[in-house]
This record gives sequence, structure tokens and C-alpha cells, in this order.
Amino acid sequence: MNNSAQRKKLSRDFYLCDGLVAAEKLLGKILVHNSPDGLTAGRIVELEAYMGESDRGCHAYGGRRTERTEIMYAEGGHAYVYLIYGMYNCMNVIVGGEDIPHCIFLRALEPVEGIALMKKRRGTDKLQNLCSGPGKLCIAMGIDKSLYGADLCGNRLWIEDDECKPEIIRGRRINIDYAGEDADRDWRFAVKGSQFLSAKI
DNA sequence: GTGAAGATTAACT
DNA sequence: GTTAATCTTCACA
Repeated sequence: MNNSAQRKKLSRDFYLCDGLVAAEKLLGKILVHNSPDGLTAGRIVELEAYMGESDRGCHAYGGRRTERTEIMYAEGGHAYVYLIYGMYNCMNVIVGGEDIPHCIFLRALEPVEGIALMKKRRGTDKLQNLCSGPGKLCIAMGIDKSLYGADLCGNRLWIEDDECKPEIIRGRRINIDYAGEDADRDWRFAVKGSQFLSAKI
């Protein structure tokens, strides 16, 4: 990959669509975080779609609307950050219109910018190990709960399009066995052949 | 107020 | 393959 292609920040319109449509469109895009320590960016190479009230794997399943999930009911283009297992942050992109709690769970990134900073935050020099998992990418990008509800159309955290069109593969989602039959749905998307995935599909 | 579970990771055997 | 680390959130009383 090189940086010769022009990169454009995605506008609000991009996020105002169905979760599965958004998932395919977001794959291959570049997540950028302008943190106090410096700027980091990574290409989205793996993600999962969570389809709102009808999806047993989704935090908003059954119309649950709590302090934590409140941001999922806002219109698309916001960040949903939460702590899992008391140790790791996970980041989601809210998509769909107001009151439609679809979201895109980011599972892996390919480091693009600020790689030295990512290595420092992660404490490793291995490029493939920097962002190859939901918890890891949040550490590398410096994403924490202060970014809960951040507007992706703002100037702290956003997503860019460099018109890269990756080949997409799909598989079942990971580690949501409690979701019953919804756990088997092919709602995980990844860039074929990427060296930076969290697990093989 | 109390208790149980979790969209993970790293270090084990 | 299994398990510990670790704490917020949610459901219930």
C-alpha cells in the first residue's frame, strides 16, 4: 500500500444506511484518531455487523436502551466505545438513522500512520500484532471511553476513503456463543489475504 | 444494594 | 486446547 491515493473524510450520509451495507462499505476504509499524543491511522481489514434490536448478539437486542447503549440510537456516524472483561476497550461505528441501533464492531486494522506511537502504546515491534484484535486496536489507536459518543464527522476521530476496493470475504462472528442462532450468521467481514486479521475466517 | 456475565487477550499445558 | 486477569454494566430485589 502507498499513500498516493487521495483520502477524503466520510460525510454523514455514508453512515445513514443498513448495517450490512455499511459493513461492506467500511471495509478497506481508514480510521484516523487525532490524539493528544499524535495522529494514528489504520485501514479497517476486519469487522462485524451488529443489527440492532433483532440481533441477539447486539447490546441493543430486544430494544434495550440503557446508559451504555444510548448512543446506538443516535443517527449514524458516532463512535460507541465500551469496556469488555474489565480490561479492554472495544470500538464500534454507529450506522443507520436515528432510533436504528445498527453498529459496526471493528475487529482489526492495518497500521497506516503513527506506527511508532502504536508500537510504544502496545509495547511490541511486530506490525501484525499491533491492531489484530478489537482490544489491541483500541490500545494502539489510543481509543478509550473518552471517545464514547464521539462524532465521526468531527476532528478528533474520523474515517477516510482512499478509494481502495478490497476483495471481501465473510464468515460467522466470533465469541458470541450466548447469542444462539444469531451467533452463526455470516456477519463478519474481512479483506481477503490481509496479514493483519485477528483470526482466520 | 447485590450478583452474574461478558463483541478479549496473553500465558499457560 | 484451557484459564486467569479484572471491572463495568445490567437485572433483580
